[in-house]
Amino acid sequence: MNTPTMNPQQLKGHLDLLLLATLEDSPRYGGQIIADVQAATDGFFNLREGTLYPALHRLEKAGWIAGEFQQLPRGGSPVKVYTLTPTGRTELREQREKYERFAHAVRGVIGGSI
Amino acid sequence: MNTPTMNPQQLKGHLDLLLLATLEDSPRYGGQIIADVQAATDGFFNLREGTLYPALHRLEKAGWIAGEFQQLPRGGSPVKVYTLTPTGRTELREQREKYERFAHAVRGVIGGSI
DNA sequence: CATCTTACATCGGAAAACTATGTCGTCTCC
DNA sequence: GGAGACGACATAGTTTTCCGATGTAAGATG
Repeated sequence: MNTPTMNPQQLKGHLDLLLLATLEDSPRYGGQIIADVQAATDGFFNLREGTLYPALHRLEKAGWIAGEFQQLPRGGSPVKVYTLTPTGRTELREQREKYERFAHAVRGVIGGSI
Repeated sequence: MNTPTMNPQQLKGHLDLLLLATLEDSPRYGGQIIADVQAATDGFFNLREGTLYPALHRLEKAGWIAGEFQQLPRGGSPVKVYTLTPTGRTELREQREKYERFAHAVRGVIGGSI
């Protein structure tokens, strides 16, 4: 499997958007988020725990997501399930637009015409 | 003029690509690069001198661009004109592809289906 | 000659992601 | 039931890199 990984710097400034978008449809806990992002990007974004958890704390502190420990049906230790808050949903919309402007601006420089 | 500016973090990891692409067609010096990037992005990317010059030095050290002081026809102090090297042209191609993969990966997460 | 402008340069700070490591509960296996 | 393995969460320290502030020098301007 040829899965070129990203430049760590490429992720900067876009991680929050990725996390909010991942939580858009349903609540998730850490391991699920890592797996989902990896699956949705064909392995391009390979989040590390040291990247994910501080980011989740940042988003929670901002009030965009809410974490709650839950016992999973399959047993095991309780996991911290994060849910997108209404504020987070608004933020997701804004960050999507901000990313669109970013992508459009990059196109303006590297794409020539597109 | 409503020119929403980018999150500083959004630039990280993409600056080199922008600079290489700006120099693709013709050599440029600092002030021109700032103006060109600003124009090509409708003011979205507003490079600062403290951002640009260290970046140019980084690219020059990598052998992707070559700087040479030149006297402009219109007079004034000599300016340092940077030219894309053959190696830099190869690097530009690679960084373009890398950006495409990045953009595609982001779409995979935030675009849902697109 | 004094001042202003322009271009180049650099230092210190801040933000954020990564590496490495640690802790705590469960579960498994003997 | 005890020992180790494992999974999930957590965090300290390092690195990268962009930005704000500031400095220097050459020429233009009056």
